Amino acid sequence: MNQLIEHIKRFIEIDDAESAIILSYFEEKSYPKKTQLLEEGQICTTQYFILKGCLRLYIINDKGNEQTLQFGIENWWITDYMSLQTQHPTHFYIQTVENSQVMAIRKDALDDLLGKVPKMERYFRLILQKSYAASQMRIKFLYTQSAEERYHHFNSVQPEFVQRIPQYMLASYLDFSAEFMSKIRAGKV
Amino acid sequence: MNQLIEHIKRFIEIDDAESAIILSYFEEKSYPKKTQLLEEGQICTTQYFILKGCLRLYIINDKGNEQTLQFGIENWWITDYMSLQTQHPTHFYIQTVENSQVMAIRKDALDDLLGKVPKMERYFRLILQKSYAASQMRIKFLYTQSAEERYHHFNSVQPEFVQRIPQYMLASYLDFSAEFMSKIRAGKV
DNA sequence: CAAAAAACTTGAACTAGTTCAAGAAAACGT
DNA sequence: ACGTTTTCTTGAACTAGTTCAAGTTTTTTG
Repeated sequence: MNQLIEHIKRFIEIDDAESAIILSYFEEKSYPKKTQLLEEGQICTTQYFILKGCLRLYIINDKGNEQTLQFGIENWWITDYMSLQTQHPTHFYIQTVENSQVMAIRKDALDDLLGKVPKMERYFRLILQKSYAASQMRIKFLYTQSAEERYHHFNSVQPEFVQRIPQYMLASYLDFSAEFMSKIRAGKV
Repeated sequence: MNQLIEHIKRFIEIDDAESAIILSYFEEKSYPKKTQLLEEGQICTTQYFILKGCLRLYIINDKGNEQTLQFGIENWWITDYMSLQTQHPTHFYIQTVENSQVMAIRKDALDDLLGKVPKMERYFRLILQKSYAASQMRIKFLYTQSAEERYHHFNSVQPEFVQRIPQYMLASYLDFSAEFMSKIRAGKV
């Protein structure tokens, strides 16, 4: 069975007919590593469900450095919800970190789908509630832990993921410099 | 008309019968300033829609200082979504910053309501999408702006709100010390 | 309105994390 | 397998923001 349908069934009940309708609104796509799916200044039109691989959402700061704000892996959704919602130009970049496979759905297709299969409102509500809850916790950690604590905490919660991505990307996600990451890892802090 | 119903009507269409059903699941409450609605270690059971006043969600850090993670004012929802979802003990405190009036709905009541009026799934999806979008932007600002920039930015976007709350609470929300806030305001930075 | 409590200010000493620059090690494409 | 690119490391100098302690101002309350 399709991996997205499996994921949806973890949250709501759908039958085969509904599954087929749902899938008809999505496009399955594969992208090589480092493919840009969204760039600053564009209008975000698409939401991605990750089947395989890893994507990230990042910005380029004043000094020209990339700062990763979010990672997405298997069975996570990723998009710039602000630009998607307002249809204003985005401040973000979305890029594949590994060769990746996604199910993509465009904003207008999603609107149609929600009209056809209103149950999906519930699925997305639950997804967003989970994401927002995670985001509240993320802010908690950013506010209370030191750089070193954030690193050790992340490492203990997501050890396999740490192996998958360049350290400098993780450093920027945890909001410290790549050099400082090196020093933490070497125990020189 | 009830302020919550008005707010819901900004997102979905509901008739008078539905409005009445919806309201029957809520309890309208008034709390004086500094009332604790949630404390660390408790299980979060309730979601609040703010009619009047101001609430905040905060933590107490290792040094025993309060750090505000979120403010809520008129027409915003506030709760600890993680504890609400998992029914595990919360890490957070929720407190009224001003004398406040809220519409409170308990987790089980919300589940019933969503069964009775499935349209409300859409309302909450849209609310959560807005909240999550705001949270993505919040993290962007935290990652790219200096303390001083965060203060000036917040001040330019929410000037009236800055007048309503103690500066030390705003300082902790913007993730710097009350003393540093003083220095920014005095232009001594 | 007086007293107490809450909020704000100031300066000096400090520190967690940054920046820069250069070199070393891995990973990758052909 | 070799050269190129990407990623990681190291140390020295620096800085944005913290901490502490004490004093001042503002707000609240009986």
